[in-house]
Amino acid sequence: MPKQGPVTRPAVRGSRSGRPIMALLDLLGRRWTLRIIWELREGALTSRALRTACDEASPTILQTRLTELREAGFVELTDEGYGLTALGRELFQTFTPLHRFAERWSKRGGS
Amino acid sequence: MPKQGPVTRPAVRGSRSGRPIMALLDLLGRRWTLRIIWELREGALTSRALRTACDEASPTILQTRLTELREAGFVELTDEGYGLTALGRELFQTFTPLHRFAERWSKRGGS
DNA sequence: TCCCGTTGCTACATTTAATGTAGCGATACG
DNA sequence: CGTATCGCTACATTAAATGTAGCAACGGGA
Repeated sequence: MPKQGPVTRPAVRGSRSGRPIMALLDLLGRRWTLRIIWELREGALTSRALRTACDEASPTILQTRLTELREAGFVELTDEGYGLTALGRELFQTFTPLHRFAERWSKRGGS
Repeated sequence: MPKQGPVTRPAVRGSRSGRPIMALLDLLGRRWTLRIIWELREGALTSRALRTACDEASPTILQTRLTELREAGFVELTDEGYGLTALGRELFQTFTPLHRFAERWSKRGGS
């Protein structure tokens, strides 16, 4: 049984451990972030179309998330609307196994 | 437009569409969920060791997430502490490309 | 037995994040 | 001009997360 070490840093959102995966997990772990990337998978959407796709999530938070995603380089705003960048599409690719997993998971009666 | 009642809340939001990926994205999109799975990747941790690993996140929310993850069948509590189930390890496997992506992402100056 | 440390877990007041509704300025089309 | 959309914001309300404290239960020692 591991013992408790001394307390480290409270740390703001996402760990300062220098591990990029932490920053990424933190970013993706914010509400609607994963969903937004998912909804943009097939092409750009206007902000309002995206909102419709996201079950009418509030524009406030969508705007916040879109800004974060743009700063992270995953999403860009073009004259087609909001779309995934090349990097964003790469990120989406990593979701593919997740999608397949979700199908299997749902058949096992996980809540 | 269907809306959730103010009182009840499904164990997993976003499942109205019947698409399991939505339920999964919603579950994983709650704060600390991704992180918890990540921290358990190498073996079980006691609740307090997990808390330490998660930058001293509040026990309240960790307990909430752990309960959700247990209900989803991803985490179990054994005499070793909290650990990933077989299903949970399967889920973690889908993170692997994410990890590699995070490394590349951090080198490209995202954010 | 009593004491001590650890376990999983909860109470609760405070702070932060998200929601829901409304509406802004800019742009485009008639 | 009117009116429709666009991206985006204000703001009051509500939900979620934080931080601190502490509980009951179990397991050694002494």
